[in-house]
Amino acid sequence: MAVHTARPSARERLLAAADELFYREGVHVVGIDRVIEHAGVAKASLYNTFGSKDELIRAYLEGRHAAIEKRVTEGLAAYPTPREKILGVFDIQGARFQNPEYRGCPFISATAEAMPGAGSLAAADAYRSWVRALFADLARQAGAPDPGALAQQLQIAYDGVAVKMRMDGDPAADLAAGRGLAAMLLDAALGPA
Amino acid sequence: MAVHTARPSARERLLAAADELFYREGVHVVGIDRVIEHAGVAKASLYNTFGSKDELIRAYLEGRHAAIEKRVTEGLAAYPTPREKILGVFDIQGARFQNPEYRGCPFISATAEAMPGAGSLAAADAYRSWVRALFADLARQAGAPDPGALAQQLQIAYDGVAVKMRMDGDPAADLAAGRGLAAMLLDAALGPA
DNA sequence: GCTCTCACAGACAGGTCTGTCTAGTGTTGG
DNA sequence: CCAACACTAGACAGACCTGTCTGTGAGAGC
Repeated sequence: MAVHTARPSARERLLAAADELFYREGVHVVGIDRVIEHAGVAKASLYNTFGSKDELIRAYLEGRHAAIEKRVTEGLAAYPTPREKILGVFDIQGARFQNPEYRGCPFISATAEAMPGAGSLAAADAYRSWVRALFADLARQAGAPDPGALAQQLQIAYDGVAVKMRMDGDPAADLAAGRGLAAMLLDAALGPA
Repeated sequence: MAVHTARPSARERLLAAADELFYREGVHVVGIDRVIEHAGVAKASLYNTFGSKDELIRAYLEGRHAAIEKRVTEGLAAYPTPREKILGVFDIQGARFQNPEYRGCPFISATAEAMPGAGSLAAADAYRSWVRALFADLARQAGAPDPGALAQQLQIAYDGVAVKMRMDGDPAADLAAGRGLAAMLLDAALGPA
């Protein structure tokens, strides 16, 4: 590997540019030309590396998935019990609402107008399965009688608060509402804390 | 008014075509040419009537808003108490999940990649305010201590179930999960029924 | 030195997009 | 009969889209 001033590879710069532009403005609105210009990369490099815009979008979403999974997994280590970890997921994700760059869930936005077979749909499915499995696993550890059903409801709260935050944009109120919703679900499924 | 075979006006045919195509495939994906072809209308008629695609999108969403408001308002008459009316909103909207043409909330989809100032954003704001006011009004009638806060949480469940249904697509389970979530919120805010 | 790989720069093709404009048609009311 | 009106048909402009292609240059390994 290069020892001095290692300029990021074309692939890395493309992913960074795609992440920024696709998330801020949307995968349909942003064209290839803007991505390569922002990345300082030749068009041929994009097509050699990813093959198509659809694959670039998929890679962008997979990167988002990996970043969220890492942030949540590492953040949850600070919460002692399964029950607190579930609420912790809302806290960790809700902390992002304060960021004025927050634009809602990238998977919901990118797949809102996806055609059947689009790469964004596969990436979103994988992400949503991970969220559901995380909630179900924690619910099982917390002793929920039906961890799968509780996970479904937690995911509804998880999606709903992201949508509400994007469209209505009241960080403190939306985080509190989502967290409160999750707490009520836990009280109902597990008994009051 | 015409007595026989009154062919719908260009405006009506445009709105019908826009409603079908925009909802099924998305407002960004569907171009003007496809709308006018499907409506059997000249391009000039579209621009004389609506002025721009953005205004057509706004009119499409306003039509959706009016239809939902009518369906929900009329449907709620059958529910006796405010508490049952709140659950009724989920039942009435959830009934649409059975329809294989269901594609999620049109406002979430249309605004997912909207640029600031787009007509879709204004239409979505109006729609969301109506939903929130409806929930808040029913919550107040039901005796909730903080109707506004309860309405926010009900809206999170309302949005979340639409997203989950669009992306995961399990009509019976998603309706049950959303309705159960709303019922828990009511139990927590008002005491068990 | 020499080749091989990677990446840059940018022209180009072929298509689609929104929006404008001209010109013609049919109906209706006076 | 005729003028107003709403609509149709479609060419056109200008921009943008994705994806392909050619040619150039810089650095690494032999």
